[in-house]
Amino acid sequence: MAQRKRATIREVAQATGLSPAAVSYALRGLHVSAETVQRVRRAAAELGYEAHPIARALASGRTGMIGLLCGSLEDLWQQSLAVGIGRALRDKDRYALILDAAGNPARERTLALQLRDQRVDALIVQPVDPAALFWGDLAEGLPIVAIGDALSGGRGAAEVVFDNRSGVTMALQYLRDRGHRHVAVLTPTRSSTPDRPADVHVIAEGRRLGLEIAVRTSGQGVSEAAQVAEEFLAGADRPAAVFCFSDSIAYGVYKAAARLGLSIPGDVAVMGYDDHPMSELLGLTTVNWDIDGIVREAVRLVVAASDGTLRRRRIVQAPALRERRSV
Amino acid sequence: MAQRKRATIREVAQATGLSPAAVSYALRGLHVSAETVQRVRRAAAELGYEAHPIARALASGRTGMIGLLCGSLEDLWQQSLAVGIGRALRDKDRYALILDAAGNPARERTLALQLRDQRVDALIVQPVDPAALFWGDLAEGLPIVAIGDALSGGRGAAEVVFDNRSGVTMALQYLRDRGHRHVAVLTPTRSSTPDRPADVHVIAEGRRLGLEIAVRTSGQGVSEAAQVAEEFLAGADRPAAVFCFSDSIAYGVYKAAARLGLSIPGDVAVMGYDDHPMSELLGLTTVNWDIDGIVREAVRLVVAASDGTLRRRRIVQAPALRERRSV
DNA sequence: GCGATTCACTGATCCGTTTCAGTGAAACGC
DNA sequence: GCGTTTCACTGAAACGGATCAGTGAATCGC
Repeated sequence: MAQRKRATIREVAQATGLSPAAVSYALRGLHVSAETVQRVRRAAAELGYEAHPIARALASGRTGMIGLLCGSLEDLWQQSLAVGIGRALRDKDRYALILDAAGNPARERTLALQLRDQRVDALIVQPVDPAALFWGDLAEGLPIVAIGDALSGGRGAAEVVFDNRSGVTMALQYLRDRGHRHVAVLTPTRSSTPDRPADVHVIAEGRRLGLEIAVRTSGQGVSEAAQVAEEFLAGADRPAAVFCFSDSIAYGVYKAAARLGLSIPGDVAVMGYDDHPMSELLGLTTVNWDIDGIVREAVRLVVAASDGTLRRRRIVQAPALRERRSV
Repeated sequence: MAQRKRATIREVAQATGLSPAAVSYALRGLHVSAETVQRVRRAAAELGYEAHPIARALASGRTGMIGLLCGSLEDLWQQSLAVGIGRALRDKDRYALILDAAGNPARERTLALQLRDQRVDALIVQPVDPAALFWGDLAEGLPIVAIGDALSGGRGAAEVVFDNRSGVTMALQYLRDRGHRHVAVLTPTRSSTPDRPADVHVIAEGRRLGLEIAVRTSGQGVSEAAQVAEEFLAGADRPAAVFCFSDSIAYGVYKAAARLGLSIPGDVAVMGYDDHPMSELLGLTTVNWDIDGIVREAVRLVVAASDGTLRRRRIVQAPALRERRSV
């Protein structure tokens, strides 16, 4: 049944005595009389005709696919985000082509280019390296919606940006209020130099608040973070608090603490960032981003962008502190 | 740059003085001399030529896309599985088109058919309803790899099945050994009647072991499970143990227990199923499936199947009990 | 040294749509 | 009543490759 040759538009044309062009128009309700539309619809249904997406894509230049390039799917919160976006896109009759940059800027670049070559109608990206130069060129020919950070040279991109400034300030302020002065920051940044705006801001903000900040790095996954955390938590200069730049990283710190027999927040306070569903269960105090809102806005923007009905647009997401038991 | 018109095969042909056909062959290393291959490669590189995937797909009938139809991406373990498969497929130069049946058999059917219509080269499915009749028809024309349960009428499908019989027995036996006789089973099954083989087996196995079994249902997500669990955990006939058919469901039970002030395993023992990364952290005793092995086998099978080089094949995955602190 | 094979490559056709430039007829304006 | 629009539809040309049936030359066997 599946392989039995499918009907083509020509057969429908033949059955209705119309030209293929007329059928094509009728099926999309263009330029034709209501009566013809009916006739074509009926014939199509009878023949079990279904437009061939590939042929349609070749002729029209539109595939109905939206590329979703995730920063790192090691990160559980980003997994949730991807799932949400995939579902929302399907509800809008688009397919999401989900790819994982795995925290690697070079891979991000490669995949972004491949996605373009695959002729996706538009791209949603949660950039690993928002400052990379190729974004500008890419955005020239492909509608892009950035999530999290704005893209450099983003004159072509719409954005759902997180107000990380507020998020970071909120978290650090909270730690300070609870009496923690000596705090380690665990970020998923690649290099050990604080090159991302967020990192720079963490340090500046920490200084403003009179905090003693040490920035550490790890991968985006739970176990990588656990390894890094175990190292510096075992040291003599154990920080009073660890501010993790994602909940996944915080889970890694929990793991490390468990292995070292450290209690949270007794021996060390932990602050997360994202608010993954599991964090409530673990009692992780964290900075919440409205994931449903992000999904909704990103999908709305990308659909509009792929339809060409979008003025460049920036949506800002505000954070909220979820006070639980880890600080 | 991105939108600048791309070179076509005909331009490469012109540049090399060959026919388009020869270029097409050369690019794939077919029927041509090594010297010509070099010449074509060079010219292609110079012109920035890159084969148009859509055109290629239309002409060849192959898209390079593998459909991945997940049972429910509410389930965190299935999220991990999907991420793993997506990554492994990309490494093999295939794109994964990931869709979520959301535990809904009707949706599963619809999406499976849509995936076929999208002309994916093959399908990986973790079936919600493995007994559904349409699988047989679908498999007729589309290579399918089933994960978890075998598909009905699966003469066309390869399978990576879980030995749930052993998994369930292992779990129940362990509960029994720990002295729990009165156990509730929380499954993500739709109907409240035990219609899935696994459920039937749970009951049979429970009886054999002298266990008192009550099967309950919930969705596949953490919060749905939490709601159901809170209900029956608050009742007078609170079971001694809850056996959850996925770790996500178990997380829901943790949540419910927390809300009710019940301690685990003091007031109620919890047994999971899957072994999601977070379970180690939570100390959830659970049944482990080798996720990397499953990914590897499924991808191997589906790639072979889409290349047409596969005899029907069944791989069986064996479970392992992870003893932690929840029972 | 001659027929049979193999090899490298060509021309044409096909895949199944969309879309552009018409075309004839009816409706319209005045 | 005549020129102009509008309408419903047609024919043919894309879209950009893959593939099939050759074709001419070189190679082979003996």
